[in-house]
Amino acid sequence: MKSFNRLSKRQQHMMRFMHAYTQKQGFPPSIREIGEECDIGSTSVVNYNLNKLVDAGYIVRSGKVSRGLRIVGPIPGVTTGRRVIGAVGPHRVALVGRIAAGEPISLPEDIGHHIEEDDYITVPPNLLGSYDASEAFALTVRGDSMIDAMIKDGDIVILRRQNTAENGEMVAAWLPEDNETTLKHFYHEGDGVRLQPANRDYEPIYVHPANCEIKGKVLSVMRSFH
Amino acid sequence: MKSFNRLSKRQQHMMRFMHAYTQKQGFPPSIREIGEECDIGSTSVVNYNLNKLVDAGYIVRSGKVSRGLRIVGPIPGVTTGRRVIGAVGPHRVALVGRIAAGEPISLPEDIGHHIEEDDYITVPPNLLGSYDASEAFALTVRGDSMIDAMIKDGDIVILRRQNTAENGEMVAAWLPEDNETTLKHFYHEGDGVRLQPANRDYEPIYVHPANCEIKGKVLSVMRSFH
DNA sequence: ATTATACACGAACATTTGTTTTTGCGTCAA
DNA sequence: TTGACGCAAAAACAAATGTTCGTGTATAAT
Repeated sequence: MKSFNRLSKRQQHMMRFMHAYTQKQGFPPSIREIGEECDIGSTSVVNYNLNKLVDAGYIVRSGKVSRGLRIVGPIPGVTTGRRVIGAVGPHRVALVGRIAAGEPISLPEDIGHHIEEDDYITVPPNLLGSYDASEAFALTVRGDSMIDAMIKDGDIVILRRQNTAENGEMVAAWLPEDNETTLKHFYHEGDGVRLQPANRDYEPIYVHPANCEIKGKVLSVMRSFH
Repeated sequence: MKSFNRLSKRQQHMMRFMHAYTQKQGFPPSIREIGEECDIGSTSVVNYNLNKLVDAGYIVRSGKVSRGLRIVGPIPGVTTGRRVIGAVGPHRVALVGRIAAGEPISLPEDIGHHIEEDDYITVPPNLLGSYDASEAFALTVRGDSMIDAMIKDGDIVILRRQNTAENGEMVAAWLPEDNETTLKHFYHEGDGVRLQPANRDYEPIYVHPANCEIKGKVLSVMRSFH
């Protein structure tokens, strides 16, 4: 058996092209199309390297049928790398950190600062509602206090920056006195504010408006099952 | 302009076959393969109906290249939705219709009336996991049977196309006998299959594997408040 | 009846496309 | 040196595959 993962520069080029072509066209390229793109003069050389990729487990071929190949392995420079190509575009919001949905935890930086390039996340337009991506930011949820609101640990919530909230809205609230940020339902309660978890195991938090700074309201949530 | 929502039985058969074949093989079928499957004796007849489907906006063809076709419209009996031509790009998956998470509902076979949002939706890479956007599709959830799995009515689930499933995975299953598609947890149960809702108010569905076609497994979910 | 249209068949045709064969160039080890 | 082996090129071959053309059959509209 050979060493895996050792693709020649040419084979990597082929992998990338086959992936891009299939994405764009809806069907895989022919041997000659691969050869033309990768500057390979002969179809047999393409065929040779294609079989190499099969041996390495990167693709599967269906013999004798035209365009009979399918990508089953990682695409060098696209899937393997952490950096995703083509990630520049609209509907990108900052993934600024984590927020407690259980016991409040402190957020190191204020929301909206120290955002790295990799901390942006692409968001479907429908998750932004009528708001612009520039108004929005994202947080990873920690804790289970919003479990009854169908938000659980690990979820990513999309919020719109705003300093006020209506009764019943789900908001990210910063408690300056404790330097803590938390995710709760917002309610006016007399002169004060009630931050209501959506979990019977947790008690609501009562604070003075001066000690409760709304950072944004929740627009949407997304979750990945691993 | 013609009416595009009326496909002949033969054309529906072709649509279903092209979809299933592409799913299974990774590339579209040839004209002769379509003809053989759909009991069409002549390639020209297949070609004729293929062009009909192009006119109707169900597929796109790349002239002169083998297997040069791509499905861009709804698949009768499988999906619903509005048709879109050439709307492809990175991290975009087809939003193909709705799926029942409660009592199974049958998907209407005539299409073209649903004025939904875009038929394609941008999906953050993290919601696709290790899979490619070309393998994925999206469905809007109807019903509350998966409420205990934190999926509720109106949610959009991202799925990866596959015909098999592991025990416990959440899958979209098509029940050909009833022409119904449903979202359930999948379990092998002796010789049969158990489709388990995540809601105490709903009973599991027991079916024979022959009457249960897995369409894909759920990768992720997203929800918008409002 | 006539025309138009949708749909279908079969056969030939022209390309596309995967496969095979032959040849050659390097590198590396015995 | 010699020989094995990975890699590459060109040409020829065989099969797969899309396209076209002539024809036929219903059905509905005029």
